[in-house]
Amino acid sequence: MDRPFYVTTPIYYVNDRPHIGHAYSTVATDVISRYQRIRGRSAYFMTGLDEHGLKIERRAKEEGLAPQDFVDQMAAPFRLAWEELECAHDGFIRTTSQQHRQNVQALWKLMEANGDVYLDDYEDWYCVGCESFKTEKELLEGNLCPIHQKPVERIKERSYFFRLSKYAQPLLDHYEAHPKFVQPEARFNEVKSFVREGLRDLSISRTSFRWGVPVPDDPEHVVYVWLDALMNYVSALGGPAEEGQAPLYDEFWRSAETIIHIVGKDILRFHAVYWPAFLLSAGIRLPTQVWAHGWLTVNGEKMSKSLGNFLPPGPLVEAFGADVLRYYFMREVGFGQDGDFSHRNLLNRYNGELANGLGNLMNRIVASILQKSLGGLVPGIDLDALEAIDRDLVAKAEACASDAAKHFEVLAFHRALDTIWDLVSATNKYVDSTQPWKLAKQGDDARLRQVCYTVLETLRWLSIMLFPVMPSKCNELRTQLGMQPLLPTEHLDLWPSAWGGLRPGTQTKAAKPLFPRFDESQERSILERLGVEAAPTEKNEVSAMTEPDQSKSSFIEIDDFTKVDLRVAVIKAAERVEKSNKLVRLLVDAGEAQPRQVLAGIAEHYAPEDLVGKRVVIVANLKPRKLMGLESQGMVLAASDESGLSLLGVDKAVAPGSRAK
RNA sequence: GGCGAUGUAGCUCAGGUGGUUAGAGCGGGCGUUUCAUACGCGCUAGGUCGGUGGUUCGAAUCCACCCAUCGCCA
Repeated sequence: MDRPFYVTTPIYYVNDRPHIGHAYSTVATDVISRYQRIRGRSAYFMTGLDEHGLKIERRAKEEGLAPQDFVDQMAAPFRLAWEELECAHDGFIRTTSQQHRQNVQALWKLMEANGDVYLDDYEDWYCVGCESFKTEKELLEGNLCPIHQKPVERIKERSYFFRLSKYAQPLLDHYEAHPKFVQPEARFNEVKSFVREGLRDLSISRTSFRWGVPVPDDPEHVVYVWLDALMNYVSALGGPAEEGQAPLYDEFWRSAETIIHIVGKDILRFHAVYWPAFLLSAGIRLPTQVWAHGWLTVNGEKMSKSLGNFLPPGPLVEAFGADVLRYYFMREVGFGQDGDFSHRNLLNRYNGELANGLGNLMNRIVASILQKSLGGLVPGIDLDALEAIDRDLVAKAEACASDAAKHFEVLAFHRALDTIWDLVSATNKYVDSTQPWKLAKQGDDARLRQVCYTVLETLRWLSIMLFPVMPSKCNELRTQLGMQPLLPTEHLDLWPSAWGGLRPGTQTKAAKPLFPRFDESQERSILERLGVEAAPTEKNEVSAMTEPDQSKSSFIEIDDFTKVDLRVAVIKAAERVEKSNKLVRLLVDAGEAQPRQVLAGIAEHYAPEDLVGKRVVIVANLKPRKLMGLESQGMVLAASDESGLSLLGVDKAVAPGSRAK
């Protein structure tokens, strides 16, 4: 149950700066390791950087730096990004480290000793961008690399080869014996069909550049960057090594129960074919699984250098916080499928699921009902005396915990979150049905305590189940519940299973909403700050289609503005709307035969009697709408900030009905 | 060209081994509550389940072909 678990991200090529593609892989890996840890398992999370290769050598030269100085510089933003995103890796490997270089050579020797390495001539087209040779057929017209669209170079060199051809059958046997070796299944099929067609021996050394690991006993040659890079998973743990020589390697590779490589689908072949073949040759055990996740597009567009839309995670973390971004990554797309990172969707999920769903649930119970009626103390109740509706919620929570765990186990994060949100939603329903605020008014203390306890305990369960995805927010939630932060401990399974863990008499600490809602103007300013164009409304989309080449600016035309009929109106009468905290019912003179009825959400800022006689600005052609059963024929304009709300007026007494333009 | 996948409500997607009125979330519409972050709750979408033709008493679910999109390989 708690044998060691090892999970890795790819090591990222330091030629790029970190973007949300990197962030997505790393966050997923962090979620996996956090999940394993709260289950009490011993987990090790490895990430790092791939720092060798011709491309790096050239880039460094362009920058006028020694390669090592260049990669040192490029490494920092990655470390920072993972810190910002709360990705708590245990190890961080750089392929330029001395230990790694030695271990790559050790692996080489093992493969060589097994008779799988030989020297031969190699001549073909070479793409620097890919760091790999291309066959004639693959090239585009004009000898361009099909991936980089750049000219390839004719390279002839003496090269060491790995007898990959020898391993086609052993690999197929391994695939057969381990039907989950590659996930998702569709990707596994691709891998199998690739191997079934036969494998050519692989060139595994270069003499055309220096920036790499020298081949043992033949330093003219540098080890092929992919062999170098793949080796990181083992070398980072100190392997290969004799038993007892490298404790991490012994625990998390040699005797690990599970070893999962999280990779992007673009590098699957290296991980599912070459890497296991190297390991077979070296006599090292294979990982248990290679998981290929999909690609994220950005607002529907492919991320690419030419579009310049690589999205760095930093500004997003600043705008939304790490946990929200993590939540969105894990919630929005099925792991293994391609998906879209859309600012609009992120905001929608934030407001809809985090603010309205979970945050508000927390707030209505802890900050409001419990505070007002029970002094903020967790009530003590008899768990055996619960009513049917309470027991239903308990059963729901139990089913949820069980299902969510199953989903986490197989890395179906979106399903886990979907399941957990069923519980959030059921709990909101429960609060509506039991109406604790009425129980308080009626003085039904016993029942009130039962209801509050049931909700609080559900929140405690949620604080654990969501912890892998949103560690900070979950600890904030727990703080509000009066609990300690969750502390993963080896051999201690913290996953919720027994109802009633929340101790009666605990003093809760109501605080600010966990996920404050963004109103429209906040959303706009966030998008603006991130340099994202406001999401087009459906109407704009239609017109953009019929007039394809409209300027993409966020300016509007004068016609757009004149569609809005703004008029000065005088408030003739004002009264609070019964049973509403915010609404005021106004009768205004907008220069028409009859006064209009307009509802305004300003009761918290203006006393009705102070409003009469004021000149305000209304939107006169707004579609009438019913609020609290009363029709509002327009909208009163006001501006607000943290300090309050202020009505828009005119600075001279212009006639009612005058148009503002 | 070879192999494979996908095509279900406006959007994103669920729907092992064929069987009552095809589901969810979001958005839209309507209603309702006031404990709460203008929040929650309830109701509501009448969708040729890509198309055609089969198997079957009966198919979104099996088979064939076609169309579209995508992936891997060449």
